[in-house]
Amino acid sequence: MKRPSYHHGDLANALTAAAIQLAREGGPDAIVLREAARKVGVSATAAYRHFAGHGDLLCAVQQRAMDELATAMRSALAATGPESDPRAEAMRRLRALGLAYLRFALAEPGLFRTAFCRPQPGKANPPDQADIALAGPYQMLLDCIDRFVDAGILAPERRPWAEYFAWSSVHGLAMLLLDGPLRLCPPPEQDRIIDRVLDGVATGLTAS
Amino acid sequence: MKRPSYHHGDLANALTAAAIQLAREGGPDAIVLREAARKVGVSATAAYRHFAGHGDLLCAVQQRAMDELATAMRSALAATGPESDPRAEAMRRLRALGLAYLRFALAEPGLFRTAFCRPQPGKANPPDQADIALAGPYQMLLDCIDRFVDAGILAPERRPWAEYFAWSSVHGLAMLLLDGPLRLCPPPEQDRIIDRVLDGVATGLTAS
DNA sequence: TGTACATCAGTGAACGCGCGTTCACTGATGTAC
DNA sequence: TGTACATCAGTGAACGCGCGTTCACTGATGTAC
Repeated sequence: MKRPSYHHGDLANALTAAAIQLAREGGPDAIVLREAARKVGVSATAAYRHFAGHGDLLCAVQQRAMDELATAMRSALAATGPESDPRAEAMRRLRALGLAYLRFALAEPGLFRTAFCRPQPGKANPPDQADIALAGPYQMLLDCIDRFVDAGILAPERRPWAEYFAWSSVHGLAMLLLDGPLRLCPPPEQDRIIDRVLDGVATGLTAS
Repeated sequence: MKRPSYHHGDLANALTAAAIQLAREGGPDAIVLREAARKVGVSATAAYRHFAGHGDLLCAVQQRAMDELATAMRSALAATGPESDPRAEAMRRLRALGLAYLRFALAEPGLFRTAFCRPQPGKANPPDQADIALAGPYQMLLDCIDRFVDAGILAPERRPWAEYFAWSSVHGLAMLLLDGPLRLCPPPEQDRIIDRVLDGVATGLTAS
């Protein structure tokens, strides 16, 4: 595992990629600066040329994990054709987004946990006040909920905060499936629970 | 901080209490066997007379944290009188339970996170397959949902898994409020979001 | 086209920390006779 | 009522681990003249 030249050329990205792999396999606690450097074949000190410290590296991984989630959601939207009826289309999108969110959590638990962990206080150097990194996923949900209003199946007066209802339900289910008691359910049963929760969200959103 | 006698008399409980305090202040990662022993004024080794190891202590704390949550929920149920109309009573209970759950999460974030964390793999000695420790809170939710069926505002065919819909929504909101982007909201806004989510749950549960 | 030199991107050793756990031990307790 | 002795519940020192971070350093790069 030797580099051809003394200088790496793209250490920042290489370290981030290594750290993502760590997160993928072991969640946020597995993101260890020294281990990432080891995987890249570089001294631990070298990392400090590109990151302020452990916390900075963690933030980079969080950002990338969130990006992966956004990508999964985006491609789920595109996977099935749009419905002609705007009401059906809004519904289709809500379900696709929720399902993609949950499938991502189940397929990439380490990344999912990393995306939503908060930086542990004792350790790190947060580089600066990270904006809500999940702009991607959140924006997609917002757009989706807006379609419900446009389609006339969500009253404008019930619009405020409605996205948090949908988000909470799906996010909570992801947590219960990953770390909660539902992790012990056999997958077929998990699927039915997922269906039931997504139904509940759709119903709760559109009913008066 | 000296004990009167050589033998402590109630070390197991004392250690658990100390560990709970640690969890209260710093969440699951703050549960450190040596620190708990230090707080009690006892050598770290002494803990091994009463716990198989760190993981065992953590489980004990989880159990107690879950008990505290159950207690908070129970007293919330009792705080307001029952409604005479069974439909209103079911609704009242659902809202009381959800609100108590969320208030507990906000008031005791460390304990809440501890209750729902899974034991970290690298460290510990899980004593034996812990059943779903949250029997208390879960059972209360089940009873509550059953009332919706009994009151005729939840169709029996929509009963299956309905509890997971309610639970997911509330649990997810708790997570978003504690560790997610909603932690940055000012409390009044948080309150309105809580209201909105609880409304969504009630609506999603009872609408056809 | 060369060359001096500032700058950049690495290295390796070390520090300090605190953890969970094990070991051989000792002081207290209580029970059988 | 006394006493030997097994048992229980503590102690203190140590092991091994691996982390994040800092320090003084050196090898490579590229730019001004």
